[in-house]
Amino acid sequence: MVKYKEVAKELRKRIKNGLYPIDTALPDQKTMAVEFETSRVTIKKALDLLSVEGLVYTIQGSGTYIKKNIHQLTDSRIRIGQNVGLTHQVEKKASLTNEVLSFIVRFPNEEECDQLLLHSENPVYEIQRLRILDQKPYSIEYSVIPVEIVPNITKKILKSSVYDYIREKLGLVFGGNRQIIKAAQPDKNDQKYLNCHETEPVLEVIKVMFLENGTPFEFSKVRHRFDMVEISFFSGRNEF
Amino acid sequence: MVKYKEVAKELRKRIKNGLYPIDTALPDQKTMAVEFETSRVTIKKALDLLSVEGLVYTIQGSGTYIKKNIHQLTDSRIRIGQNVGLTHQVEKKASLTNEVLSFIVRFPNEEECDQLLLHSENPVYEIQRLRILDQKPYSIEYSVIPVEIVPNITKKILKSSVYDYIREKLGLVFGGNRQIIKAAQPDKNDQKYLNCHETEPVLEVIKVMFLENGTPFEFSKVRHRFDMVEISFFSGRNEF
DNA sequence: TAGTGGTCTAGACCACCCT
DNA sequence: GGGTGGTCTAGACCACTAA
Repeated sequence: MVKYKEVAKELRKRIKNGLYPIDTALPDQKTMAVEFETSRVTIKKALDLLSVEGLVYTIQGSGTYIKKNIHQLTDSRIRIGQNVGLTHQVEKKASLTNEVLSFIVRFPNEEECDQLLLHSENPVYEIQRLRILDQKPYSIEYSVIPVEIVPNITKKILKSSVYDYIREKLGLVFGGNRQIIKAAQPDKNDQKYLNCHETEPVLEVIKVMFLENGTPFEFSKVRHRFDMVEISFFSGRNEF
Repeated sequence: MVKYKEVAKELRKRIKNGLYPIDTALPDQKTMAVEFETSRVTIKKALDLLSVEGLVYTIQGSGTYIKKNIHQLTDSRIRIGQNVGLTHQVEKKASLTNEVLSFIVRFPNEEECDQLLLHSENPVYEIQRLRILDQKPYSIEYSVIPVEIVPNITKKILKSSVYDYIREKLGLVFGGNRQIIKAAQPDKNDQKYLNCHETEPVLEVIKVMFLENGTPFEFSKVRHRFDMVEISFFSGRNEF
């Protein structure tokens, strides 16, 4: 693990544990450089990471500050943060559960081979899950994952978090993703599982996830009820 | 202008002009450092910028390469790139025009004061525009801009590009933005201007744009026809 | 194994904030 | 003017790719 990521990790932990009072500046870069026995440039790189993740912002000549909770403003929708490095950060609301609708192994089709850089003989998992919040289904997910890269998936894993399994049990490191977002009319499954009326649209997100080394490990399509999910993100540096 | 941004600007120009053959590596960082009379770290920072913008990707131990056209894949929808630093990059399609539905000056309401960091006495422009592609309206935009920051807007400017005006005529530099994306049912205006049937949803994007120094200069809501616009973006470094 | 990108350092200078 | 972040340099070492 490189140094600036380790520093970022430690700072992330401290912020989460509330070790730094909100609305006050973090220690200045020079001080932190001494504490972490590194150079100021490395501290800066770590802070840049946290800034992209939306945890902190810096004001030149003043200091680095912890962001007040960006998420949860007024709306009761679930808000999915985007520029959030590795953690897929659905807000911890009351009772989030997954129902597994279907879980099979098969060979990939042409598009899947394309997106996941596979041969047609490499088997993949095909997973359909329903996301449920307080008894109310809000998203349906179709996910395709190569068996070779993410082996030994079980129903139990599907009921909690595949991403946690990949990171924590397999020790793989996420690298990034590519996404396409659109609005769509409800199809049969949306009507059946998400209780969408004909006039109630879905927010569709198609995503390819990559490991740190660039290997794609998941090709997924998620359809969200329009009134329960929205996506927020920011690009740029500061206190936006 | 700082050095790494200048280098990035020059490289951007060269890439656009096709000075570097596609599918071949760019000159290596050390060579470029000599050419631009700077250090390798600075070159790296410039390349990082271009990477975030989706223009190039790098492979450690191999080189830096120009990306093939990410946009325009199969779909006939307009695809709006997101991680595209400063240029709002709608694809240059046949005939894109703007129709100005309404253009007035007024005082801001509470939410607008909040988002744009204004006093309620600072006047704002309120702009409604219709985006049209080949005679077909595809998006309706509601935009609020402080008069103080972006003075002298005219109908002529609205017919082309406000962003171009801000950048080129006023010489302001964009810094970033914050966005929220959701799917929504069509409202009266969507039905009227975008010809949305009751069952044809819209993709709604609420956005706050910032200048480089962190000043917000636009608060906007755009509603896109579901079958004509989608949003794509990538996070992470490489050749995704 | 040579070439290339990724990270890191120590020190420097500048721009900006705040008092 | 003192404190703080932003940028830059020159040189070093490591990790990865490609031959």
